Amino acid sequence: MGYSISEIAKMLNVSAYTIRYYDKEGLFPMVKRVNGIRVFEDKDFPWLRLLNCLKNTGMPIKKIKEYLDLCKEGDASLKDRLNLILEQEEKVKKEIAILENNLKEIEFKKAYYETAIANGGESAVKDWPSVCATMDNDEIPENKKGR
Amino acid sequence: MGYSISEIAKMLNVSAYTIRYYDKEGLFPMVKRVNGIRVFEDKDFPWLRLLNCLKNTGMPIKKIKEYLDLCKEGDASLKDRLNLILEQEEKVKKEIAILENNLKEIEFKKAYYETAIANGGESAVKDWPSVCATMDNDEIPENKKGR
DNA sequence: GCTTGACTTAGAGTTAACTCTAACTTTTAT
DNA sequence: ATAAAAGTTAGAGTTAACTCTAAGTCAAGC
Repeated sequence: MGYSISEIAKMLNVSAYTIRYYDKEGLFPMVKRVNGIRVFEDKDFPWLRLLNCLKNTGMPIKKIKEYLDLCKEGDASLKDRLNLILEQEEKVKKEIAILENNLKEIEFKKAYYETAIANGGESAVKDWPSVCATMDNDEIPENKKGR
Repeated sequence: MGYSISEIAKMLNVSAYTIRYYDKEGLFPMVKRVNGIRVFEDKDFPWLRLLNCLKNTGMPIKKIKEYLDLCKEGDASLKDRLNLILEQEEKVKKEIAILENNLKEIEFKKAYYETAIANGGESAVKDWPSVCATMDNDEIPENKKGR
């Protein structure tokens, strides 16, 4: 019913070094010790999954620690915890939007190269626009064609 | 018709230090100098946009440099350039899938906290599952309920 | 009983991507 | 003409997140 550090490392797809580092940073306050050795248990899995989720979505380790500290305060911190989750939700939605927008430009470039290769060289696509027309334009103006 | 380093920095939403760092790393081989001072031009915008795109999607600076070096080889490197773009496309698609999956768990947690707050405390949601049921499970088993 | 392998610690080293400092030059506005 | 603002360089410093080393402990198998 117990899991060693290396088993948990495999589950989270990180090294055992990384698990120890996370522990040093206070991310595993609930983990049991037997003869000084960390023993993870089934009851720790929900936290491991949420940790993985926050990590995957780019939350810094210090902020994950802050969230854990809030959890220890019980019902008094429910609003703070909700706010932290709402912030992360916004952040992830924005990041997805950015990636989807940039994916368009990458796919445009892919079509450009495929066409160039199919037609014997880049001169075959010299009239293509320099960037994907449907991409959001950020702040960088598109190069005016024909000058 | 020319743009200073600080104008370009604003466009890319980074500091002038960062632009100089990128230049040091060889990311602006096309930029003109006037009296030793960098002068960016309209013709450089397509590259600035693609650079921004590769950066936004997490390509390391060294790899962006490799891509630039390939560009200099002309038609001989078209297939290599396509491969690099295809790799990046795959990477971005995977990253979006990961974020969307983790967003589900974050939204589950949001509903959990909203319900807890609306019902006067976490004891009101003690029967909720520990994780979002529709989330892909990664490698971490869900905690068995009821023990 | 002893080797092997997994664990422990404190703390040093690495890497990527900035971020800044110091000393200096150039450009711009009064 | 001169002061302020913005540019230049080389190179040092910072930060986050690992990543590893050294020296040691502990449990299991032969």
